[in-house]
Amino acid sequence: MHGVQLQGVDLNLLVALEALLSERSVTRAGVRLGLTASATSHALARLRATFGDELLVRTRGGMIPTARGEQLLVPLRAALRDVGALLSNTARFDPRTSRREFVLASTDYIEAVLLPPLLARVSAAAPGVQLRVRPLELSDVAAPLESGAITVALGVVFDASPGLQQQALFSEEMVLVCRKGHPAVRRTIDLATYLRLRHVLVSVRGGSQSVVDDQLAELGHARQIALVVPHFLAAPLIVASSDLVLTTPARLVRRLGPALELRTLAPPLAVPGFTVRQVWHERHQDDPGHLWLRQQIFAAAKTLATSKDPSRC
DNA sequence: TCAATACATAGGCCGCCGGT
DNA sequence: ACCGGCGGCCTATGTATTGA
Repeated sequence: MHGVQLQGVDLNLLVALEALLSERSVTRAGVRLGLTASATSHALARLRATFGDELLVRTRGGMIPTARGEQLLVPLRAALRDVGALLSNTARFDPRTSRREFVLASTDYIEAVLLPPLLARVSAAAPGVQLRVRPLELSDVAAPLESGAITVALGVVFDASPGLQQQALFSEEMVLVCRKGHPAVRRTIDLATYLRLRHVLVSVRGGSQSVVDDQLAELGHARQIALVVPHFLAAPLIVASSDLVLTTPARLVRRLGPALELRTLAPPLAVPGFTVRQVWHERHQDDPGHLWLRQQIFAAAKTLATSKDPSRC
């Protein structure tokens, strides 16, 4: 805020100014405001003091705005419309005309799976709306969600934080992939073979353990991890051109498998699946725009859940 | 005729002050 | 230290009047 302190200024004066500039008459502006001409004139006097400008001058043809007054009218109306929307908390969100930007935080796996159906829905219903995806910083997702820097976070595990709301979107299973023609892999794979192979591990947080390794440890086994990468999408590319294998979300493989000449198999151990959730801050629970976006995300995820085509190689 | 001004009134805010 | 009443001050709005 520059120059003017808002405290000490009666913002209702701006309503009077809008009426005065529109009506170009103190009397008619007063009628419109529900005030007497006198009160309106006093209001005009206060406005003149505030703006340091006559705003309206008396001529033979009636009251006409000064250049300053003329120039104030458009931004003034915009400001009053905004304040009105602010107060009427029915501040509507109209997808057809909105040019709003929404920020999602997610992993590249979720981008690859969820963005295609989400973008299709959003583009159709809200052509002016822009989506922006940022990397999911799991360490601190609550603060940007609260501030609005991130509209919605998409992910699997979130640390409990007061004020955060979440909703399950879709479940995912893990599959094993290797390149077609891999010398050690046939149609199915047993645990012994699995343990002999060298693995790619995708670790968003940078650790070197996954649920697969936990599971193996319980059975008294360990696998050899040859490569740890932080992105889901790079891993299948690497697997396609090496003898490394990868245990990864099934939907990702379904999207990339055909193009990459990958073979998909069931893992030889019970690898638990996971559920992708959307998380938001309760502060934005009733924001019509946020609400609309969350509905779009939920609906887009629904289209994933129903397309459960069998994954073959 | 209509805006501007002078004066009057009402009501809110706030600090002072006395009582507990 | 806290509470409540009182009065001064300020602002908004009104009526009456002036004056272009």
